[in-house]
Amino acid sequence: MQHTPQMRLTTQRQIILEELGKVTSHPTANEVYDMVRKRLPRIGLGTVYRNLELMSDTGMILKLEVGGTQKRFDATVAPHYHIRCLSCGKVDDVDIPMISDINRIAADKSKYQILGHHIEFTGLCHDCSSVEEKVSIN
Amino acid sequence: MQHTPQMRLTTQRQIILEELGKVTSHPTANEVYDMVRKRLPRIGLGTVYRNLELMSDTGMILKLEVGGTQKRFDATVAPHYHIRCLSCGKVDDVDIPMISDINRIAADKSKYQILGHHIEFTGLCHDCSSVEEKVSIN
DNA sequence: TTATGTGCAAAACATTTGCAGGAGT
DNA sequence: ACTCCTGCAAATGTTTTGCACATAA
Repeated sequence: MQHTPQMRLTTQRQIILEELGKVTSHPTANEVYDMVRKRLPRIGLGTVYRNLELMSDTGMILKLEVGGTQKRFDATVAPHYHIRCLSCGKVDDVDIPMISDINRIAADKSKYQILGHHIEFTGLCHDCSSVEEKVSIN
Repeated sequence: MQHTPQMRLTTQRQIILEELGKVTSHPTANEVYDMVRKRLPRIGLGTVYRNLELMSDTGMILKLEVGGTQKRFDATVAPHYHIRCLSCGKVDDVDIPMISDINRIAADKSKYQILGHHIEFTGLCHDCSSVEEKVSIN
């Protein structure tokens, strides 16, 4: 018989969680590493990766598999949608209601057992829209 | 004055396009490489990456930035949604209608200039559902 | 005390790029 | 001819992992 192992609340984990909770920017693992390192200078990048993975597995945080080259992390675990800037890669929340029916509709059309969905909008953020205007004037 | 450069239809590009058109499996760059290599054994992986990128830039093919570790490619350029198996990573099409209103709804709630959206469902494919059942019996 | 976690460094992957030679138009 | 393109190999960027030591419970 095997008992469920305890996940220890180490200093590293507390601080990762705190720092992630402070921002709304959906940081990458490396950005979390930079944030945490200001308070724990000797933490390793591997530790950050291991713990972000672990915490997203247990549902304490959200791992965002959005487009782009890096995964991103979010302390807000309530389901919501995202938008990514095609120019600078920034990711923001989109505050529209969840489409609750869509999983059932998709289930009727698919052989998969559907467990969830995510919507990713793409576009240009305010800053990048302005820059594009300026560039296109030239 | 700068004229639009011509994109040459090289043998490599033809064959990449043909092979991608033969499948509905949304292959990764490496899988396309394996498919193409059977007909062009000396093609380089870099060429495959370069050309998939180029062809998706010009809209000849679709680059899917779905979850998981690799990008995937699709010869079907008409917009459609996808589902990814959380167990084996396979990606399939989901044949439900596009939600045409959603970009406008999101635009009202966001400071971004919205250009598009994609929905990714997650779940278990038929094969992996079966396996999970068998495993959970033990 | 002991299972779990950490720091460090190396390895593993995925993708991009520089360059010299090759090929399409 | 003259670009544009390719193969090759090296570089880059991201994430994972092995291991000896450290630490929370």
